[in-house]
Amino acid sequence: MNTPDPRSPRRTDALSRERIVEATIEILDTAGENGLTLRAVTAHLSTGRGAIYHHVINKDELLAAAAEGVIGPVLARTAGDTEPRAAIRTLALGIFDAIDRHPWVGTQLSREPLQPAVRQIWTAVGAQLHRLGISGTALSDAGSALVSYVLGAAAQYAAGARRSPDAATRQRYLEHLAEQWARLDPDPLVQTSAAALAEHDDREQFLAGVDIFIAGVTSGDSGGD
Amino acid sequence: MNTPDPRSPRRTDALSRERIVEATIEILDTAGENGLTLRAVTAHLSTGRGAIYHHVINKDELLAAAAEGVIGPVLARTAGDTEPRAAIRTLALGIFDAIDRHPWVGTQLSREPLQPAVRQIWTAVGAQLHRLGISGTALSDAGSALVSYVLGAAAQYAAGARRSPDAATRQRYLEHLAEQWARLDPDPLVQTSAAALAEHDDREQFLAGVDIFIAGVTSGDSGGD
DNA sequence: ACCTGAACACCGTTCAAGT
DNA sequence: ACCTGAACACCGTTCAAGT
Repeated sequence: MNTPDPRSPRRTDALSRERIVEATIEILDTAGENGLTLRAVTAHLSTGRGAIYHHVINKDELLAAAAEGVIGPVLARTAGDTEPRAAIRTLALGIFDAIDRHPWVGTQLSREPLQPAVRQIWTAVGAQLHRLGISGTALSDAGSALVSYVLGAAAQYAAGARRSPDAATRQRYLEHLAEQWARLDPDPLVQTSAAALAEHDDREQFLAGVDIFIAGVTSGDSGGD
Repeated sequence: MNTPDPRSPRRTDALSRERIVEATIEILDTAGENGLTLRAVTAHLSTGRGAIYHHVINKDELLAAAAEGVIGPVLARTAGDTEPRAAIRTLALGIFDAIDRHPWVGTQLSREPLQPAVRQIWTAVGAQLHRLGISGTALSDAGSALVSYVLGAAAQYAAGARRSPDAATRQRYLEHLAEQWARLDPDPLVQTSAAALAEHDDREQFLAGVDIFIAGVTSGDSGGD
């Protein structure tokens, strides 16, 4: 849209990788992962079934491109922050919120660690950790841990929300878990902990995890040579 | 096998939920997630296609039961440890190794947070954190963070290993990532960090992440009242 | 070059019919 | 009660034929 292109695209109407990815995101958002079929995509674009194979290798690439379409803008938006710790929080919350709005992104990111979107997250996290003064093995360890946590947690929260849209089954699950904890120990503190479990807010709990991480990374060298 | 059962199973030959789950695990291990079809399961058991629907609701329940069949014994084996920190490490490594041997378990656990296997992990982790003297909101925050990290990381390592069985594409990915990092900053320390990334051992890096977590949980109260 | 849509080789799940 | 296997309603992907 900004630079002139040698292959001037005459028809705004024509099929393109970009339009296909757009349609894919729309379908995933409205119909969910199970609703994404190539038939749905081609119907949405009112074209033939085989048409998209001229622009995309297969369904897997389509999913990876859709995830990149969601995550890319989030990373770009949070890039200009100031203090490293705050930047990491902003970054993590940005990804969390994006996955919360597009639950399928969570599944996709943790299933394919080699896809472009995950590499972008790695790069962004690595940059902030470096600004915290971490380097060498400690940097790759901390980066790996943080990326794993962010993707794993966000995917699970999103899956949990997706699976039990009524808060009822979710509540039942947490209560069952609390019961099992309470049974492990007569200590009244355990009862309190179990109760806390059932009353938490996902987003706050996610951020608390990020803070545990930052504390662990900052508090003394973790033994690296 | 140990206690007499009211419903005495005369025929060892007969179909049962247990035998179906066994066959499912075997197929997942040898043919992968994509290789698990109900046709493969029924062929393996030399029975009709509809037979398993008398013992299991659908394919999703089959996958959850298979995951529980792998994770359950791991948790039972590591239950009797002594020092809480060591117990958490043993627990985490046990899950990591199990997912490394059965990559499909990683995908399954992070996709379905409400399944029995995940609840068992939660319970085990919660017990050890409690023994560390953590309670209340701090316990549910720390538990959530640790479970998310363990499942997310293990799933991603397993997916990475599954996707690039030849170390070549994996190496290429890490080198690309290292390049991007190196470009972010002229600092020679960044170069070292990038190099460290390409030479790591998955299992060691995973354990380093667990240690970061334990450090973050232990170092001062994370602000919880 | 790009698109069409019928055809292919599969799926998970159901259900009348058997034992 | 449990099992069978044909049938149903889908899939992703391919490919000759069109423009």
